[in-house]
Amino acid sequence: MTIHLFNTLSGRIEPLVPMDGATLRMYACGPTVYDYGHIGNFRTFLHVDVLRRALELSGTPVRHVMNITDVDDKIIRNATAAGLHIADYTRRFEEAFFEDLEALSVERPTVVPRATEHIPEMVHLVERLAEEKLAYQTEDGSWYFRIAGFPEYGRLSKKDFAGINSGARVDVDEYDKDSARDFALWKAPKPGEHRWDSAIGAGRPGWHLECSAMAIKYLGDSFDLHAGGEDLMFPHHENEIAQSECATHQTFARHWFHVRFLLVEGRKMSKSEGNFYTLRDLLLKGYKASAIRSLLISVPYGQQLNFTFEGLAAETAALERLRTFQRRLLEASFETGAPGASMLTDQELLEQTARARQAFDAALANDLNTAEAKAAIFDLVRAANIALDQRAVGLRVLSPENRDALLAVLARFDRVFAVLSTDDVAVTDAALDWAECAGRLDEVPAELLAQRALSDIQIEALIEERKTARHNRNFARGDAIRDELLHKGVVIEDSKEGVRWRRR
RNA sequence: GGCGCGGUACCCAAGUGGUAAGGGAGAGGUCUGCAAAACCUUUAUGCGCCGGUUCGAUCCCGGCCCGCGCCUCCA
Repeated sequence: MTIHLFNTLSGRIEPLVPMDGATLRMYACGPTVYDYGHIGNFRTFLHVDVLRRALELSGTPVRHVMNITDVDDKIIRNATAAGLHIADYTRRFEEAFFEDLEALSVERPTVVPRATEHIPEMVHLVERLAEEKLAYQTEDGSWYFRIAGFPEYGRLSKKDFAGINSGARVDVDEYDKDSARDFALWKAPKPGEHRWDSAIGAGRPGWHLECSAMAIKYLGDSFDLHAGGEDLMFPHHENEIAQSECATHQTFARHWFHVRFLLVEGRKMSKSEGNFYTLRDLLLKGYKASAIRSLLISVPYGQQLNFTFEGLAAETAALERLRTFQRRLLEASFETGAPGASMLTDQELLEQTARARQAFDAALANDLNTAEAKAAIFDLVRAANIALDQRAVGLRVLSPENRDALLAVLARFDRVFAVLSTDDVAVTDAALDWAECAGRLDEVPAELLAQRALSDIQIEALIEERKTARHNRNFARGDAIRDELLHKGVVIEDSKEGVRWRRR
């Protein structure tokens, strides 16, 4: 299975295969660690994770590099306001970011370089560009890239800069740039600002420079794929291409992958709109990490996703159905026919299982169509549930082979979607612990706190009491216990195999 | 203004030149002491509007309306 993926650069869907024939080298723009990550950030990182997992599932090893931007204007501003060194300020948000990624079951990138630990590499890149006469220094000591020297500029974002390069003087603060579009490689220090001394003068790196320097260092002058949010296409990625290719004289990244922004309740997410949510905001409202992940990847990366709480509730229910099905498979005993049980394999279901697997793979290979891939799984779930129902009343015989094939497809699904085995309770507990420290427990719904206060032992004691009551045909008491538990977020199911419970 | 994307049932959403996946929700039913879970039936002669191409268009072309994104170091 070869993944085919839309390439922003060519505007076409193209097969994605490692240029070295072995490992796919991929660079993804990481976070600027000045605050907690919001769901928009995570939609992008989640789709990059899906891409990586799909590649790995298809047998292609991935070397995944993701930078941490730990110096920029906002960081300097906020750290100064907090009276902290920028490293102390950024480190806690960096840690929080990785906690969040883990909560969302995102595989950790192979290499996670920090911008501030690669200043020499960046300075060297500026020097190379200066040799090429494409970097120049202005009176204040800043360095800029001369885009007029790179005719390809604008190719990625499909912009035509031919008429803009000469004579445009727009920004009065940057009057000494050759062209208004020229971008900063290195910024001269302002008084009191964190600065690095270097061969090209004191100052700090421009934003775009870190990605070029670190991508080249960890992936080489030329590599397979570069990913990021759609907003980064211009100017960030355009600038990366310009400065990298002018320095190395090689194609920087062959394939460009951009994830579209999400909408929240139909509008762009923003603090001023009041529809801005961090992952932690949602966890504190009681939503499950797995459901958040599932919703954020449910709409293919190239489409806008409209994030709504109604949608999140729907996703939670859908996920519960998958888990219930998986549990049903695991709990059912298939030792039906004893000798020669394999002869009792239901061929029709086995074929349906194989077809679902193929449909799942094909959907992912087709530009990561996660919606279609998931539909293939649900089709199979229904077919298998029917078979299991029929088996329960003796109309059908299923073998361990059937069960194993079904479980294998679910496992395959979960290797990419990673939503079935998440320990949601542990993630929520960790979020609540954090909320306690951050003084945000007041926004947590009562049901969630009640559920947390209820231990497994207490739940099982109540279930035992209910069992006795029911045995004595005291259904009123039994139902009261069930209602009480439900109110505290615990769902009870009676079945022939006994009572089952789970936290909602 | 430039570049780009989208408008599919109550909600979310996939999709194909040949007559509409999937999920959630609602209603009815089977099962159950009652529930839950699961399953069945049901909810778009219809895919923003108007033309055109075609034997045939939701899917191709043109126009229009509406929504959205980027063009400002926001993923």
